Amino acid sequence: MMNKFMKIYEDISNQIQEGSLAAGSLLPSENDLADTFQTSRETIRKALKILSEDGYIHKVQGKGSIVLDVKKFAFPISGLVSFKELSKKMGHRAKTHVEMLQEIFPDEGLKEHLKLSRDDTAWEIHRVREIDKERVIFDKDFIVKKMVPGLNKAICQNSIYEYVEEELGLTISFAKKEITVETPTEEDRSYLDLEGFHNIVVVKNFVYLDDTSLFQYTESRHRPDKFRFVDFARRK
Amino acid sequence: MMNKFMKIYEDISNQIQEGSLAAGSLLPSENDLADTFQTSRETIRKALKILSEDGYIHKVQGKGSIVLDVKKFAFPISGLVSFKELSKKMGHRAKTHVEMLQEIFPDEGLKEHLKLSRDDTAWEIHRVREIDKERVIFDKDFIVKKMVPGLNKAICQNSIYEYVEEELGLTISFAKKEITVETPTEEDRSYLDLEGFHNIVVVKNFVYLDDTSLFQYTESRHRPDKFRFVDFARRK
DNA sequence: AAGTGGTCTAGACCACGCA
DNA sequence: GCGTGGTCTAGACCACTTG
Repeated sequence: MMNKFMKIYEDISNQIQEGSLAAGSLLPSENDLADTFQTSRETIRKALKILSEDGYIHKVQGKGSIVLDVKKFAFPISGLVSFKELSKKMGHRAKTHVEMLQEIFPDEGLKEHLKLSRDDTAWEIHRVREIDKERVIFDKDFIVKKMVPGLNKAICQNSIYEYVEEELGLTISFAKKEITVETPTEEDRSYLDLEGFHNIVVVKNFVYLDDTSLFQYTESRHRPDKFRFVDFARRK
Repeated sequence: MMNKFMKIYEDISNQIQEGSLAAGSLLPSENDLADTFQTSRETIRKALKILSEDGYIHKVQGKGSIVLDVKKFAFPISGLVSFKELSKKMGHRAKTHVEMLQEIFPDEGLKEHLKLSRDDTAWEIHRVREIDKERVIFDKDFIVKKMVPGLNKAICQNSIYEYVEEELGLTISFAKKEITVETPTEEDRSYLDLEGFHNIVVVKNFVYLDDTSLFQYTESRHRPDKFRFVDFARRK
């Protein structure tokens, strides 16, 4: 069963996506909504808060909640989305190749990143993402081994996130992400179709579990022409 | 006067930044905080919500709120931050040159972007940002003229945002941002120190006012080595 | 079982936009 | 002045973690 405010959120966001709530128009007032959904105003406000954060509406004091235009969709690297969720949307145009899966003794830099203690080992995973028959993304993952001892190729082929959350019962909760542009390494050139490209977009990801321990460090290396990042930002 | 929950937010975030609330430790419970701040629990929860969104804490049901490590700071292109706010942090290492300010009759593409009606004109502004004596960012702005009739070079030199909000009383409320990597144009090469660079990072920005009208379209074109984008993402 | 955060309520008052 | 959203309250019950 879903929360009440989540159901209200789903209901309204669906209406906006269908167009039965037109962009530019005003939502019913919070008091009206509280009546029609048979709930209190604070619960309505919780739903509207999320709608606003997700770019569905914009609230103006004294006026009301304006429905925004949500036609534009995009490559949603924003938030925490795994490649598997992404490739679902792309249908059969996307493929994953697991090129490497090995246990390593991490060097100092990586120990620093993963906050490893002496003797801890890590998994190093190389995966290449193919879109429309072109190898355009190279994902390089480092995971603390003791947290995921039973990792294997089939899991990497599918979704590490899924395995960790559903099989191991760990909760991935937040991540710090950093986007930079770098010069391709020999490794990049060997894995990707980089023909004439002189740069590569690097998305570094620090993934944390619910107990705030660092779980994974990932570099997702994208061919620049296939990279796109979209964000919705609010003032203050 | 500030809101109660904002004061609580400030108070706690300051304590975290100072280190008097250590990373890894637990915050007092919401009931305790409600007592010490002489307020209701919901108000405390509002403050904690923002602390969590801003990456200061992480909440776990049944356990408490864990203080996160916030030492790592970064080039905050995330959110809506103007170059002026940014350059404050950089001290005298940053400079702005206004290279162009003219009224134009927009072509079809731009009319589309700015949703201009027939006969509307726009401002086209070119600004080059210099950091440590190197010209590394080229900002190309298009603004609906009728919204900002009195624009001049001094304003562009300072901060267009500031002028629009403080002098004109308009409220900039949200933006859609898109990051891609492109091949430099002749224009880019003439404005920036691009020596051997083959790519340029383009941040396209659609800035909206409080009444949801599109106010400005901006392309911020960065030399790839000087570009960095940092984000804090939460699952779901 | 006790304590934590998560949800929900019904009501109050305030700040703002608009006619 | 009325209706809007913004803040705040005091209390209730639920879901979860930990001893």
